Amino acid sequence: MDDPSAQFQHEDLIDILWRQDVDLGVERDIFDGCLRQREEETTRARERELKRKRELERIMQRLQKLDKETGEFLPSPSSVTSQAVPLSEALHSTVFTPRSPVTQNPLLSALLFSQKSQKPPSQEQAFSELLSLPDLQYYLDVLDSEASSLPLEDITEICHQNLPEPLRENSTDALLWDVTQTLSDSFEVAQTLSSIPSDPVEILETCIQTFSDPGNHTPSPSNMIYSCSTPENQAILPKCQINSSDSTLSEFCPYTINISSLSKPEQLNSAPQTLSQFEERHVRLGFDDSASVGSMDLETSLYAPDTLNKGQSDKDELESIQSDYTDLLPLSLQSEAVEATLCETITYTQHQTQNESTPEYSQREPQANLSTTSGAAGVRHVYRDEQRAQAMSLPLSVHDIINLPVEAFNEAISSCKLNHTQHSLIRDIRRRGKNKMAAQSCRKRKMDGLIDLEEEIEDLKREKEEIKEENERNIRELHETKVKLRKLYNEVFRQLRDEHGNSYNPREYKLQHSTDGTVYLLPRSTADKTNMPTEDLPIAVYHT
DNA sequence: GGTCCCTGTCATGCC
DNA sequence: TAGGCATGACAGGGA
Repeated sequence: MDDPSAQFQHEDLIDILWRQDVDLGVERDIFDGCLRQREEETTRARERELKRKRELERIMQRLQKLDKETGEFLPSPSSVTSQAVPLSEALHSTVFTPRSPVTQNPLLSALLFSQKSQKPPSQEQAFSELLSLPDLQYYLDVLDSEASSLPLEDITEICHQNLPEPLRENSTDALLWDVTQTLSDSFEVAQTLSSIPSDPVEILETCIQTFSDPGNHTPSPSNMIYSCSTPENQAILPKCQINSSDSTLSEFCPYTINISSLSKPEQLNSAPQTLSQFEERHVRLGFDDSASVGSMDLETSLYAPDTLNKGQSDKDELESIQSDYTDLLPLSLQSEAVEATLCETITYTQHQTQNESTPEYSQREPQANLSTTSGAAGVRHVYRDEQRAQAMSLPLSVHDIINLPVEAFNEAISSCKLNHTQHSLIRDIRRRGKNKMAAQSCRKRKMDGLIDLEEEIEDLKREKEEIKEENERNIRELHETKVKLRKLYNEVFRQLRDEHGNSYNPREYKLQHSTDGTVYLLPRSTADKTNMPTEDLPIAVYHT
């Protein structure tokens, strides 16, 4: 590190890692804030560690079991089992308990328990996947067991500080942080809502201020969702509007809130009633029906039952594709993949205008399935590779994968431990990207060559026309010259006289000039025989 | 439904 | 030898 170049490389690596986080949608200030907050919570957690150690050990035994052969943390049987449980059962078994803070929180309850028909299917499926994560299972367990007797800060702290180190230190903590903050924000919203007056407009404004406070850098449920989307996906935020009679509210609130669901604030304070009534009057945050029911790409489809129901074969293929990727990932990467998928589920629905055929996504049959389309489809292709990169948690953006120099690229991928699938994918993306650019330049050269050949053909045609015109002009000039010569010949012959003053007969004599300009009068018979003037025959009659 | 055009991808050879 | 480039061929999708 004393070497300046080494320090520079170290900083470069840090920047590369930052760019990776930015690619995953995590802003630097948020990340720094998370780190600071985690450090503070770590300090506080150590103070309480002895107090809670016994209870947490019990929870940890429920959650994780260390595989002594591989060194990996494996989900507990209960967690594994819960992954296969349907959404309703999973919710009831993990969250939906009488004293659960989730059910005691009307807004969170509405988010998690609204009816299928009133919630975007992809959203529900995404929550199903999210809730089935071991990390979240653990969190919900903690909530279930402790939240009723502990303040919110302690709940968050427990979830952050008492997870196993590999999970906490891994990239999984980004997801855990999201989930924790999501639930924490829901508590805060619930606390806010519990104290609001009966005026529905004030209720709505309170919600808006809670969720859209620009000065609040703490990730909220919605802004955490959008923060992990790409910048271009964040551009869709303004499209989300409030389903309210007051359309002006949509100008400053990016979240979709059905104001009718807030028409009776007392419902928010009575959990049993609130749950059922929120099922009828759904509260939706960050989702737009029109977008949600629109077409979806692969990851979107993975969490959209209506899409999956199109055909069992499609569903099976999607599941197999998903397992192809995620099954090969470590737990943390799986969590990130699901996180990225969840974000894309939410954001990409607005980006897609067509229901992309999912078989294209298969990598098992690249020749048949990796083909893409023209025009906007080219953009979709890049977008699909971006999806792949995000789904596989690749450390580089597609642009960097394709355009980085070989040394930088190799250094980047070697600095990050990639599994075989990730390595193959990143190589494929780079190869395809390079070849795509090569094909584009090749076709451009070919087109340029054709254009050059066409221009050359036109030039040759023009040159041919010019030569043809010149030839015709020369022929005309030659003819005119011959006419003039004939006239001159006749004129000269007419003026010639012999020694007796008689004119020469043109049938017996003719004029012939030599190269030196001398003109000879020759008898036709002699001139025809010799074709050359001689000293005897010629009669010099005229000098030019 | 056939055809043309565009584009991505693969295979192959060359550097 | 690996990687990139160039290019023909093929296939899919849109017009």
